[in-house]
This record gives sequence, structure tokens and C-alpha cells, in this order.
Amino acid sequence: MVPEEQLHILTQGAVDVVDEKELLAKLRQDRPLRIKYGADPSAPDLHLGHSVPLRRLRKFQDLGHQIVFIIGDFTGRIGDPSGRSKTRPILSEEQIKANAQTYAEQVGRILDVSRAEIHYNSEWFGPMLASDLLALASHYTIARILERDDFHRRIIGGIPISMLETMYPLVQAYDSAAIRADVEIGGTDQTFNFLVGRDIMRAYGQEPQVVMTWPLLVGLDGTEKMSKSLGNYVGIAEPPGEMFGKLMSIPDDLMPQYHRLLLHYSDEQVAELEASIASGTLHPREAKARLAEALTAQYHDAAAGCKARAEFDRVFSEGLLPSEMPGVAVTAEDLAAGGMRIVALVARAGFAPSNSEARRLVQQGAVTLGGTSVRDVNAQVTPQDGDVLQVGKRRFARVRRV
RNA sequence: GGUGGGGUGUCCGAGUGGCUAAAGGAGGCAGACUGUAAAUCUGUUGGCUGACGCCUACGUAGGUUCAAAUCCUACCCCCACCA
Repeated sequence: MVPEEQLHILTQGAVDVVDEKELLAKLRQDRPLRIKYGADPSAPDLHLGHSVPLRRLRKFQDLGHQIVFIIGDFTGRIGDPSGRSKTRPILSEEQIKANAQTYAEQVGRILDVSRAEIHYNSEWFGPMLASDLLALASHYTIARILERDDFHRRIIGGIPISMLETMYPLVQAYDSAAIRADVEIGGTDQTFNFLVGRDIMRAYGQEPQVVMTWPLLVGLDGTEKMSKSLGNYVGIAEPPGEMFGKLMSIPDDLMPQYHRLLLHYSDEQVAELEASIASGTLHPREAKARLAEALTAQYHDAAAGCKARAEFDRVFSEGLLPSEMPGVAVTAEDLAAGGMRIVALVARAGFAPSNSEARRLVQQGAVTLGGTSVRDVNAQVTPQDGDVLQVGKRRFARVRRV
């Protein structure tokens, strides 16, 4: 494919490309470019937010370019107590290996991992001398590091920043030099780090990498960016039903963004979608269900998407029982005293982390056993084999007498 | 090194001796309603207990007191300014 065409495909939808001319020049060299993607070994659960740049990597791969994954194990082993509330956990070698493994498994759902290069940055940082690290630090200034939006805000807000954290951009930047990256891609939150990469590569006498960033996907809550720690995410390895249900919970006004970033809708297609919703030809719920089905199918298959939708309608629109549900075992011993306490049953099924919580659920009228609502906290129940225990709208279990 | 401010529940944040499992908000969960696990409204939100009640919790460790998140001592950590 001619370079100009490639450029068009690769940059479509990008927020920033620094610099497009450089990218075109690289494409004209008619060789596989080295595309860097940094992976965080402390968060191995990938979600739809990650899928945005990953899908772009796929395009690079399809065009014959070389993907290079960097697992940032070097910094991961140090840990860091600064920042907000969460201290970065110190990861052991085994943990990092295990995380990298699940990471690869998930990434494999989007692109061909067997054709990608994978590096741990401890490969070059491990043997590095303190003097070399100081030399790296000498290439950058405090003022420039503190330009980063996140640091800037923390200084204003009086939130601590550790020396180590100020080193992270340099470490990441050095990774680019170590693997001689041609292009680095990621979310817009990485813009600063990527740009430092360009400076550091120049300092080491290399041609600077091209930087490409894509919008951060907004999470299920409709305001914050999708992230695991905020719990507003859809994991790419989640089962179809979970995926579909979570997607149905996004606020309506998130639909255009999801179509654009996850289904690669063009601006015209998005406009068309919005118009048909506004005019009433397409019901918002229908639009969302189609979106959810399409995305579920993307990570599983068309049949799974279809089934997830049917199941969702069955349980939430028609109020019927799900076709499959986990079991909760009840022994004869449990019922020895003439029945078991409802609170114990709810806890047994794993629907409440404590008895107090189970009690609360019963009091709030959330618990149904065998089709009958149980509201008495002290109720003794005698669940029959096959009875369905329901807690809230979406948690079901079938009693198994053993 | 000096001076001043601060560390509270999942998070943010009020509280300066008892009425404090700790205001308020966010988040979570539940109920009603619905277009759905949307929006809105309402309730609820440490653990154990059938219940009276008990236990744990306000940076850490001690102390004063009938009684401490609140007072005292030491220590750890954070922020600002000065050097």
C-alpha cells in the first residue's frame, strides 16, 4: 500500500500526531516500522479503554509493521508510595511474569502476539550503572518535568510527588531509545511522556519517534475515564453477559463516542445515528442494545452477542429467570434445626460479604426465595432443590440439596 | 536546619473531652418508577448477635481521665514559607 494511503488509515481519529510529515517520511522508507506500546505489569486487566490504541496497533500490524511491547517491570519492582491514596504495589518477579502472561492472552484477542516483539525494560535497566542513570537524568530539567499536567495539578493541590515519579517519564523515554522505536502510540494521557521520548532519543543521537495519541474512552459512569481502579470499565476478557449488561448501563450521551472509538464509525455515520435517535426513528434503548451486541460480538462472536442480548431482555425486560445460574449447596445438616436462617443462605450464595450486609438486603426487600419475597431477618427457610434465590435485580442462584 | 499547618470511615471532608460508628458529599447497595444494570426519587451503607448488647475504628506507641478522634508525651509521614 502506498505511504499516503497508509498514513490516512493509521492516523484516522488520532488526537495528536507528532509529526505527520515525519511519519510519512518513515513510511516512505518502505521497511517495517517499529511501533512501541508500553504495558503496565501492575494492571494486567485490559478493558475497552485499552482497546482503542490496541486496535490501532492491529492496523499497523496488518500493514506489515513490527509491534514492540514493553513490559515496565523495572519500575514495577520498586513500588512507590507517593501520589494519591494508593501505594503502587511492589511486584515480585513471579507476579510480573504471571501478569505479563494474562496480558498477552488478552492482547491476543485484538492482535497477533506471535508476531510481536516483547521486552521487559529490566533487560536494559537491570544492568545499568548508577552513573548511566544519572547521565540519563542530566538530559532533562525539573522545570520541563513539572510541566506535565498531572504534576502541575498536584503541586497546586499540595499532593506529594516523589523523586521516583519524576524519573518515570525519563525511564519510559529511555525505553524508546533502547528499542529504537519509530512510533509510539497510546492515550492522550501519555502525550507528555511520549514527547519526552523524542527529546531523549535525540539526546542519544537517534531519530525521534513519531508520537500518536487517541482519546481516552469515558467509563460507564459517563464522566471519568475508563479505568480499573474507578470500577467503571468493561474488561475485554469478560463473559458476554457481563459485557452486554455493563454496556447497557452507559448513559445515552456516551453512545456517539463509543461508536466512534470502538466501532470505528466515521463522523458521518455518528451524525446519522444521532439524527435517527433525535427524530424518533431509532429508540435510544435499541441503539444501545445494538452497540452492546456489536461489541460483545467483537470479543466473543456473533452468536454470543445475540445470546447475551436475548438473555438480557429475558431477565430485565420480561422479568424472567436467567437460563443459567450458579448453584448454592444446602446440606441436610443445614436444615437439621428445622430450617436455615435466610441470612445464612444469602451469605452462603456469596451475595453478601458479611451477615450484617445480608441482613440489610433482607430488610430492604431485596431477597426472594422460590418466588416468595423474604423480608423477615430472622426467617427460617427450608429451601427445596431447584428453588431460586434472587438478591436484587441481577443476582440469582439455584438451590442444590446435597 | 527554622517557623507554621496537617494526617478521620471505600474516597473527599466536618468534628477540639461525654448526646460520635463519627455531620455533609461522592461512590456502592437496595426499593419505586422506567426505555436498561439509563435518568429521577426514596432508603441504606464497619463487624458479631434472634435480641439487650458487645467488639473494632479517627497516622503509630504510650499516658491523663469515670469518659479521648478530641488533652499530654514520644515517634513516623505530608504540605507551605524561610534558610
